[in-house]
Amino acid sequence: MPTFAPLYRQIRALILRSLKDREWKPGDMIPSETELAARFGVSHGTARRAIDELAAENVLVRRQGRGTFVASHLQRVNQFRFLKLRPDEGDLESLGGKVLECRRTRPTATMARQLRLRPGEAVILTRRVLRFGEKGTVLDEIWLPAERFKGFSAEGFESYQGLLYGYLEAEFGVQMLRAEERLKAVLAQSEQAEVLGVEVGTPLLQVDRVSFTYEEQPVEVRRGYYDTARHHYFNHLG
Amino acid sequence: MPTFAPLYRQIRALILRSLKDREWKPGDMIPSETELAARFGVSHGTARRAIDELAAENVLVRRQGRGTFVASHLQRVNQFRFLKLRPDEGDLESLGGKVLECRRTRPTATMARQLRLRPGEAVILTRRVLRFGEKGTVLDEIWLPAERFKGFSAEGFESYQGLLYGYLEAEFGVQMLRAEERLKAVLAQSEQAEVLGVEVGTPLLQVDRVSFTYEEQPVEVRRGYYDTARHHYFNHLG
DNA sequence: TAGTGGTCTAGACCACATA
DNA sequence: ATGTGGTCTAGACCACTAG
Repeated sequence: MPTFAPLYRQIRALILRSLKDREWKPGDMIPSETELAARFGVSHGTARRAIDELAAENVLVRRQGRGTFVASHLQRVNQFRFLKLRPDEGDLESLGGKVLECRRTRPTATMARQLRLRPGEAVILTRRVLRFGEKGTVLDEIWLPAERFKGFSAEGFESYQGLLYGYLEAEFGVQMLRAEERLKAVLAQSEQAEVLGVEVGTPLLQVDRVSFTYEEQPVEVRRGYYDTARHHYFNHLG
Repeated sequence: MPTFAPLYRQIRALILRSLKDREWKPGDMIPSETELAARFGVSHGTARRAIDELAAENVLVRRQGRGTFVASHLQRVNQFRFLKLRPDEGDLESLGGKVLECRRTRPTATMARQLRLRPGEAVILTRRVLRFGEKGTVLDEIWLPAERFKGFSAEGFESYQGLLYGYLEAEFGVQMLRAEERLKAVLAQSEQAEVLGVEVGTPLLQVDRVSFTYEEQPVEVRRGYYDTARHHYFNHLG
């Protein structure tokens, strides 16, 4: 058998394919290592190594004695995986979200490129504010490709407690896997100031995110404005 | 508390010990997998797994056909591992650093706690500006425990082209392994504005870093002010 | 008790770099 | 040609979870 990649990478690709094709859905248990090894005609160790990589990337979750599961954004542990904002002091307060606006619109050129939209394809713009404890601390502007998310609504979004990726996963079968963020410091304009309850000219953290699903397909562009008076963006450098 | 750790974790700890004790120094080749397996009385696979983990953490670097090496901050590839600032457009410009100030002083209470200083222990404060291309883009204030870095000087620092971790590694035998950063948006005060060549009140990204060497020992506290007019802080969310 | 993931071994062979 | 890391196998046994 001619091979261009190590066996365990080919197996990894086959598993990813089954995940993308939704043979196994978020929350599901996938076949045991022994079964997968038999299915793909490789040794236990090779199947295991493929799973190892996917577990390291948070695509799969292993639970000793129980099985290996497809990661889900609806699981508690994953709900804050992509929110790097933390209070300066104390634990994470309860989080509340409110949708301000949700409408169809035309993308900017940059956005169309980032989302790899076809010419003329529309986007859904959603604006929402997140409260950390008392005050609004984050204002998000979220753009999604309209065709892939037909039926997206403020009501649906809010029914998932503002967990966008949970909503996308459960209702549209789209799993967000990774994201890139670009941060700048900016001054609050009247729009942001009003919503966040701060003065115009307050320094805000502007967070531009592009997120991706299987096969490096972009699914979301987001701009967040974070009030960092009592919170900070935490990052770990390895 | 698990009393028993897997063998490969114990081997990993033994290798880390040898690294901390400088049996193998940055840039050195460590013994081959076969030799290590023999030395520790385990199989090839187990020694390999220990090395795998350390390579994943960027403590060791594997090079097929050549050997396994101790990572060094003086290697090209590692020089920007901890600088997340990038130009909005174009490639990384040439980087120039200039030390503005370097003196002994007393730590604040917070800093003393973060660096785990003994009561009365002094710190070295270094202020330096980094130019990305033309303009100063980063102002760093760096605090180091004075006792561990006796002989630290602006001249020494600059002779390493402003590569702090290269200087610390080569002259003081201290290897920085990981860091934590906390980001906020702030307004430029006159101090920062002057050095960075911006107006007072310009929004700046304030980056607070604590960095660690072996055994989670903190070695540096740093506050950076980043001008994000033409640059951004890039982060990858897995 | 049965089934799952987790560890460890011993050995074969491949891919790559250097002399 | 030699020595290094990289892959793959087959099988044994351990640790954990659930019925």
